[in-house]
Amino acid sequence: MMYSLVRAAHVLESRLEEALEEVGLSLAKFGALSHLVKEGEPLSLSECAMKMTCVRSNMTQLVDRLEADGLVRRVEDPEDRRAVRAAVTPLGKERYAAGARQVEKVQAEFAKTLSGIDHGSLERVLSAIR
Amino acid sequence: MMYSLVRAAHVLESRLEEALEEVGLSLAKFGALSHLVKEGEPLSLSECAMKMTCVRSNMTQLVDRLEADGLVRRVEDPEDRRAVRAAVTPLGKERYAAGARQVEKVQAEFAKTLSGIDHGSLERVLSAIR
DNA sequence: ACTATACTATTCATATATGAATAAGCCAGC
DNA sequence: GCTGGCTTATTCATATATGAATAGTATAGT
Repeated sequence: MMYSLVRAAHVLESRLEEALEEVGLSLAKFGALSHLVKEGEPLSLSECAMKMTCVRSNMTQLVDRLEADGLVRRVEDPEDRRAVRAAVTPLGKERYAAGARQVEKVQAEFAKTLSGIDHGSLERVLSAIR
Repeated sequence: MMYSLVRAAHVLESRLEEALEEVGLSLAKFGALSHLVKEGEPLSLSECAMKMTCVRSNMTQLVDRLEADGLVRRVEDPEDRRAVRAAVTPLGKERYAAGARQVEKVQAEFAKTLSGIDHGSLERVLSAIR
């Protein structure tokens, strides 16, 4: 059962990756953009890493790739000269919106699979795993 | 809900990785050993890759690392000179057994989380995701 | 028997992730 | 104001994963 859950999650991730690839994004890139867009202002890489629950060195690399794609810009923080903030570019915002539409499709598909299931108890079980 | 499921699976994977690390294994290495041990005889890398649902180049690297750990040996296939088979060493069998005990602990822990849940319907949902 | 095709594993480039080590900047307490 | 101890991002080594390109081997169809 534990393996079923892990396997199912991998399948969902693959579907998300596949859907996002159509608009030139990966799940990791979409995740980062999504936090940045929702925040509405540049976030330091540490803050990004915390929101994505990953280590900072991972965020350094991810922002490198996002910057190479022109979706994000590194801006210096005048308040703290150690910090580097990631700012979404206009292209990044567009790309995020396109990604969000793709994710919604996968989510709608997933919702069908869940038909006839007690959402409350499933949610309780899943959120108990931490 | 989709994100909850993916998140929960990541948590479970982390727990498995952590438990396996105590005996010097990763989840990937344990997975490969487990297929090899269950099969009872050397498997070609292609067969391994199929069982683990990954690409062959990944298996090449994983077997490199397993071989470096002394858990697996590459043996040539007399029937097909293209093929390379992975054979578990005695150390590999021991390590697998130790890993299996660690995994059982995590599984027992997980079973508690599932108490009061309709296992049948959960299993149906999860297996519908493919 | 030969050839075209398909399959074997490997190598390479790349993406994602971690954790250790490093350099630069901040700040509390003296 | 200095120093020692944090935090910041980055770099490096490594593990895991994919997919393209390659070399060697097998095999079916002629």
